[in-house]
This record gives sequence, structure tokens and C-alpha cells, in this order.
Amino acid sequence: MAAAAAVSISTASKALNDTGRMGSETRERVKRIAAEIGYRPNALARGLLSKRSFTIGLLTNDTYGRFTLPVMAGISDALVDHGVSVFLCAIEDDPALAQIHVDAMLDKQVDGIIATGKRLDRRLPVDLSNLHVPVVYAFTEGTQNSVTFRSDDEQGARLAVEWLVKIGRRRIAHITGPEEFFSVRERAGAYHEVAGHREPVLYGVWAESWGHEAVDQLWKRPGEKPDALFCGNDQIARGAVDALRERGVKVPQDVSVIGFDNWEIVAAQTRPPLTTVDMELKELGRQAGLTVLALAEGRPVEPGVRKLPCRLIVRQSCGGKAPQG
Amino acid sequence: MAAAAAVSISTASKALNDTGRMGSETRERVKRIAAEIGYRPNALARGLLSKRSFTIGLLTNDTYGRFTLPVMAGISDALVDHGVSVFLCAIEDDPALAQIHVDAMLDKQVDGIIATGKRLDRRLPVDLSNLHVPVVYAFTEGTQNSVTFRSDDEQGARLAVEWLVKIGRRRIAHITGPEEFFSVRERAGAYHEVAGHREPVLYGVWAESWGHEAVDQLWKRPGEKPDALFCGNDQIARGAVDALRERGVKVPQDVSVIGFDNWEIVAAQTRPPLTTVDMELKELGRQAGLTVLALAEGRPVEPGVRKLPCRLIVRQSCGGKAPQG
DNA sequence: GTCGCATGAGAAAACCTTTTCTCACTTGAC
DNA sequence: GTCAAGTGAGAAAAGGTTTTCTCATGCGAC
Repeated sequence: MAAAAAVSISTASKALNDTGRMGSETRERVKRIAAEIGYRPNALARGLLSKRSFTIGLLTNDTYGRFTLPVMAGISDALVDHGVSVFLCAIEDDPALAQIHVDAMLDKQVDGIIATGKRLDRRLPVDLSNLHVPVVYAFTEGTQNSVTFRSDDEQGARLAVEWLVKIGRRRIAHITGPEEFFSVRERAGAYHEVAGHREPVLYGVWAESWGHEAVDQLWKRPGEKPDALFCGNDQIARGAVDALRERGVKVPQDVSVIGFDNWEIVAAQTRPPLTTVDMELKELGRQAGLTVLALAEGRPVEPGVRKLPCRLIVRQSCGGKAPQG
Repeated sequence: MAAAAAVSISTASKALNDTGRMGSETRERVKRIAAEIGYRPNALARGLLSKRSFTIGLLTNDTYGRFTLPVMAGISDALVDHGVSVFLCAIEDDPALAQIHVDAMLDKQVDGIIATGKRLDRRLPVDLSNLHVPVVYAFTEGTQNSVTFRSDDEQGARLAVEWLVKIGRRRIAHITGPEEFFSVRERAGAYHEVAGHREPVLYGVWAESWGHEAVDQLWKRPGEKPDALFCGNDQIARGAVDALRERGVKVPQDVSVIGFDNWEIVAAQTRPPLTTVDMELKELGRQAGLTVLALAEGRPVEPGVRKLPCRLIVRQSCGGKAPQG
């Protein structure tokens, strides 16, 4: 302890924390010696007294990390300045495992919990509604009176379809995931609002093979073909692009294709690279982190669902130019 | 505190921990009441005394999570039974950020640190060699006298090439990543040992486009074409498969293609799905977790590099049958 | 010269456990 | 009936920090 090196015991604490009354030369001396011996206060002892552990828990059932990692990066980014560390707990839809992790986090006196997942319309398999620490939901369904952050899929879909319209496309089809996904219905709704009902919506699964097959279905139909495809995610878009190439249809000259998610590993490696919609998950994580911190510090936060706007990422699968700004 | 609900103070502790001397009826009563009021001991206070926080830190510079997430899953899996939680700290090759995270972890009295990365032959941008807590390296270069876990890329590559030989392929080319990668050289070495020097090794970058381009190069050369491609990772393999399909070369009938990494999102979505080499990163994480725990508990661990065997994942891009076993 | 007040610094309590020590009481043996 | 041994349970210290309280000293004012 610094006390040994310097002179006193509780004086050291006051010196280092710039609290209490004391001579400035004493304060400086203590600080200097503390720095010399590399003294760092024990966060456990501090937390025991202050009731703040400067630790939060991140609970997720997204084992792939597709959604969790960007969210985690945003949380960490926002909280590292505040000295907060993050426990990551990956539960794989296993209620018992989830409960174990939640209990462990509570035992360790986390200041709050952020729950995140891979679907906006599903709950984590554990009840977090009556904990004595604040809980914030990010990209997963929250409980009544909770704070929930989610992407604005409707706005994102509108962004995509409006972009296709703006570059002159008129026959825009929509190939997407299973209709029971809330975000699928929301995106399809926005699609209809902007593009009307001229072309069909093809519901399927979240896989490249479905994008491939959907293009086959569309091109087998008699009559005019679509001049644009708005796909429910980047994997579907990739499958669609591959299918179009195999049919000799040129992307983006003949058909524009737009994805959703901006999953770099898929979107950037597609030929041509995909124009897509980014859900700004890192920003979502950042806000979730700051919110749980605010709640932990007792600052009031309005409950409710916060929709964060998506952003259009223009690459080469649509043609057109990036918007200036 | 349970003391209030029950009768005494230190007796409660002994009752719940099955230590000390006391009447069995007292012990049972305390336990029952503790369970009723949902009492859970404060891990901070316990850690303060026992010098064990049941917390470890996972430091990574792999922002994509391609390698970190499976490792993390293994660690968590191994340690959750021991009541250990994991701080995840993503540092993006930023030494200052890394130091901040390490300091934060040490302040929080982690029992140990696992350092992990995305390259076997690179260090994390922070020195962990003189900490007062044990450090274990996983999938990143460790320091002298440290414990390091890594995949056995040589064995993995041998597994792949031997498989190609076994199913009857003779002209096996190797398309891989940048030669400065240690694992690239190791895999290429094993490739040469098994396949000889009949076909070239093409060094490039870790991208689909490179796999595509490499196939173009190989097929533009005069003379007989390869009947198998051993690719340095799944992305390259995917690019190669796509290029072969565009050339009208059938996979796996005409050419077998094998990847490396078993990155499901790439390997399983390729058409046909890729036979590939899995580095067993989850098992690697599990062992790293158990090792850091052993070190934290003072159990002796032999320093050195531990190579974990890879496993062949047989899908459809090679033909042949899965080995029984 | 005394009183009051400001100032600097240390003592002590509190946070919540675990562990060791002490004490009172019971029981069995002689 | 006394003594030793054994048994059950509480007291106290320790762990590292922060915060409040107390105390001693020195100074200015009257």
C-alpha cells in the first residue's frame, strides 16, 4: 500500500482522490510516490464500499457473433473511458446456462446488464425483469417499461428501395427471409410503400441458396424481368448475384442488387461488392452502453423503444453514385 | 444478510460453506432460510479476502471475431463450471487502448489473462510478460517461458493433402495466403512433404478474389491442369470453386477443392459445400481456460508451445466418403 | 495573554466475507 | 463430585479502500 511508502494511511486516499484537506506539498509527494511504486487501487475493495463495480454484463444468444460483436465493440468503446469492463456471456438458448451466467454476474455485483441477441422479435431465454440492477436491451425484444435499442428496419428498407428508384429502377423485386421475422415484415412493408405492389415479395430462408433459387423462380416466370432486387440480407443478395451471373445477366448494368446488414465478409467479397444497408450496430452498442451506465448512476432514462437509423453503404452492385454527404 | 434472518453472523458463513463445527439442525436451518430469502454471497467481499476474483480477462486484437469467438466459447464453456467469468477486451492493434484494458483488468484483480489474436506469428501490442497474474497465449505468439496454445497447421495441412491423395488425386496445387504468414509456410511445407513438388504453390492474399485469380493463372498455363486444389483458407477456396464453375470445370467431379478454417459461413454456403480443415478453436479455448485456471490456483504447468491437432471436415467439394471414425 | 478558528493529518468505522480464536456448556470417566 | 475432553456457537480480525470524525497545532484578533 502507498501508505507504507509515504507517511500515513487515509491521507494517501485523500491525496490520490483530490478530496479532504491537506497541504499541497503532502498531496504532491503522495502522488509522486504512488506513481513511482506503480500503485493501483484494488477495485474489489473500492467496489465493496462504493457499491459500484465498474463492471457490466453482456448477455447474448448470438453464438456466431454476427450481431453481438459490433454491439460489443460499441459498448466497450463507449465505456472504456469510464473505466467500465464488460463480462461477455454467450448463452446458446439454454435457459439453465443463462441463469448460471446471470447469477454469476449478479454475484460479481455488475452495475448493469445489457441483453442482446440475433432477432428483434425474440426474448432471451431468461427473465431479467426483476433484477436489482438496470437492464438494457439491444437488438432483442425487451420487457415492459424497459429501455430497448433496435435498428429502424423500416427506414433502412425505405433507404434501399428509394435508392433503387432514384437510380431509375422501376421493376423492383424483394427476396427476403422467413415471414415470421418481425424485421422481414417491417422491411417488406417499407418496400411496398415505396415500390408499390408491381413485383412479388419472395419469402424464404436466410441463405445464399435461397437467393439463388429465388432468382431462378423470378426468371422462369413469363413476361418482363425485374430490373432490381432488394434482398433481405447480404447472404441472399450474394446468392442472387451469383445466380444472375450464371444466367448471363449483368450486375449492375441489367439488374441492380441491394443487400441488408453490411456483413463485410459477405458484402465486400461479392463480385461486384454489394451495396447494402448498415444497421449501425456499433452505434447501437455505444448508446446501450451509455444508457446502462446512466441507469447505474441513477440518472433518469425514459423507458421505451429507441429506433436507430440505418445507413446506406454504396458499393458497386447497384450502379449509381454515392450520395454526396 | 442471512445473519439477520437466521440467528448469528459468522455461523451463517460456516453453515453455508459446510465448514466449522455446529449442530446439524442449525446448519440446515441456516441453509433453508438462505435459500428462502435468495441470499447470494457478495463475490467482491469474498474476493477481497481470498485473493481470488473468479474472473479472467480475454484480450484479443481480432475484431472480426473469426478466431476469438470460438476460442471464447471454449473458455467460457470450460470455466463456467468453476464460477469464473470472462472480461472480453477487444483492442484493435492499439497499444494505448490495450494498456488501458490490461490495467483495468488488473485493477479488477483478474485471476489470469488469456491473450488471443488472429495470427500465430504476431504478438499483441502490449507486454504481458511481467504481470503478477498468470498469462496464457492462445492462437497468438507468446513470450519466453509462457504457455502457448496453437493449432497444428502442419498436421492439418497433411490431413488435407493426404485426403486428396487417398481419393485418388495426383496433381494437387496449393493456393494460399501471403508467404510471410508463419502458418502459410507451415502448411506449404506439409503440402510439399505429402504432394511433392509437381504442382506450384501460389502465394497471394486471404481473399476470394485471389482464389478466383489463382485459378485463372493455373488454367491459363499450358499442359495438364491440376485435379485438386488445396486452398489456404475457405475464402480462397470459395473463390476458386466459383472460378472453376465459371470455367465449366466440375467440382468435385473434375477437380477436388479443399479449404482451411471451417468458417461455417463461408464453407457451408459454398456450392458445393467445402471440405475443409477445422482448427478446433473451441477445444483450444477450453484448454487455455483450464490452464489459466490451474496457474491461478498455483498448480504447476509446464511452459511451452502446445500444438492441438486439426480435424478434417468432409463435405462435398472433394468427392470421396467421410472416414468412418 | 487568552480565546477562537482554520488547517493539516491521523483514527476509526464501514463495506461483506471468511477464518481463527475463545468461551461456555455438556458429557463421560474416575 | 470433580476434572478433562469435546461440542456448539459467537467474537474478532483481516482484506483494501473511502469517508467521516477527532485532535493537535498554529495563527490572528481582542
